[in-house]
Amino acid sequence: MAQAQRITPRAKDFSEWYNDVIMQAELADYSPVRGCMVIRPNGYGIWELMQRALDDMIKASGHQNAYFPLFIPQSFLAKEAEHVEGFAKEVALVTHTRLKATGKTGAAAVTPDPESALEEPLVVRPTSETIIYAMFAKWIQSYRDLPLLLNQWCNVVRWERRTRLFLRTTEFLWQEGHTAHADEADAEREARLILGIYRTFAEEWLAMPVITGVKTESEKFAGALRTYAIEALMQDRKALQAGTSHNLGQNFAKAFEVRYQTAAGDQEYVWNTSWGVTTRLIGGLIMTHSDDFGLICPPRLAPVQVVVVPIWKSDEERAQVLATGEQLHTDLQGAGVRVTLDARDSVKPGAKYFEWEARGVPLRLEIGPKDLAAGQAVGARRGGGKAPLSLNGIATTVKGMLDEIQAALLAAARARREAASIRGVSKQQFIEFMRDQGGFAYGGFCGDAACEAAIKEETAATVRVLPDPEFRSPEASKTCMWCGKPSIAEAVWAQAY
RNA sequence: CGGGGCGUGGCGCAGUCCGGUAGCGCGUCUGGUUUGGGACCAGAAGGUCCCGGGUUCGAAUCCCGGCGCCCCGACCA
Repeated sequence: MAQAQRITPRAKDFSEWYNDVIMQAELADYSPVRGCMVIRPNGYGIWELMQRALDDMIKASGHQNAYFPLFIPQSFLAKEAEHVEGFAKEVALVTHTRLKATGKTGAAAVTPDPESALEEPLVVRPTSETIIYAMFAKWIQSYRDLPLLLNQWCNVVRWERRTRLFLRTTEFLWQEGHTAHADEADAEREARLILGIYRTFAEEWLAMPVITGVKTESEKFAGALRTYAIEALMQDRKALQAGTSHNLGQNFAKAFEVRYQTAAGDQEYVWNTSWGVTTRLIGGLIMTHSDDFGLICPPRLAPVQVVVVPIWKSDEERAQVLATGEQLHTDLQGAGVRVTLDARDSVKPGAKYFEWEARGVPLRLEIGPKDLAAGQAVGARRGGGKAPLSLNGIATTVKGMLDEIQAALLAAARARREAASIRGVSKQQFIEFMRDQGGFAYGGFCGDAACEAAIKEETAATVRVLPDPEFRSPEASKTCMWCGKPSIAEAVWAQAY
């Protein structure tokens, strides 16, 4: 048997490997517009499954979906000081509403019609806080209108200097939740509730273990009081911020005059939260699980969970094998399994194996004449392991295997993360760890932004989160790992995407 | 915006140093034989060599200018 060829034999580094996986799995492609991404059916299928699952969770916790405009008056963005500071450098602007034909062709064919210049330019939303809170101001009058719990699925545009497929594209798809509450405690509860949902979603659906916690001042969202995040560790030992939930305090309420009358008759500003996850999650999924043969997709998010590959020699065998294959397809589909029968006769079975492996399909069922005679199919798991499976009750068997694969992926990812984590390091160990290996380093932190900046300067590592109790070290250091001053909290450090 | 690399059929590349008929592999199409880990044979289609200028009898190749993409930094989901 020929040695299996890896899809990325020439990949020199992780980035190259990452791009190869995306291309080979047909998840996405570059678009004619720099930094924008075309999401292909295989990648979009994953996104749709994510949307469905997360949308269910968001609604189950009392939120409703709504939709707000793509365009935001430029002045809206400027109403909250930190917010405008954070986004001004990366917004796309609409300044005209018409083009004028010049009579030429090519690049000079059209020019913005000066007659159509907008009095006030519109920004293409980089996030929707401003336009949503402008509407909240209209909708909220009384404490009886609170809490207001909304979510929207949409696209946003951020003109980043440098882009990376899925991780940072000029335009990306996301879900952004926006809520208004009567008091700080309720807003805080909401921000925490969503963080928990994100964590559950990441672990149960993406099979991507995350640590939760709060961001430092320097890493928080522009305009927030506090930012909470889920942070995952990729196979190259770099961290990925996979979702954020912000307690916005009353910053936006004050900027947009979102007030309500209390039961006692007083006028109070509301407390807001906002939270989101993006198509970046697909990048996280890829970098958490895949290997040199291509994508490894957790079964619950696999657009195709099972591929049936028939094998035959004669026409007679072909007819028999295909008949069984179709039956198998019907049975699995009936059992709620996303299954494809690859009946192409111009491609040999081996070629099909590689193709579906690169696309991340978790389980392959091979059926040939020998299997028909034995009343079985050969089940091959993505990532290794082949075993004959009886055709009797195969749908149940398959569902069980998909569950096992899902669980195994999470366990493997968690084991990798823990193997790449160190606790209670000295300054010197920390420097060497970040230089030679990378990963999550837990250590005491004085809370001083200057200390944080110095660490970033010297090691390229940033505070990912000040972890929640569950993730803290049993014996957290009492002093700052860097400067030795008293520690205000344990911090998780890593080099990050 | 700095540093590095690269632009040649759909994809991946050679050819560039040293100017002389534009090539290879994969893919595609046709026909046939094949089909338990990337099939084989025969035939065929497919190219403004990133763009503009210059040098030259002659430019993918040399010179000048531009554009674009990828990677590494800074900014960020």
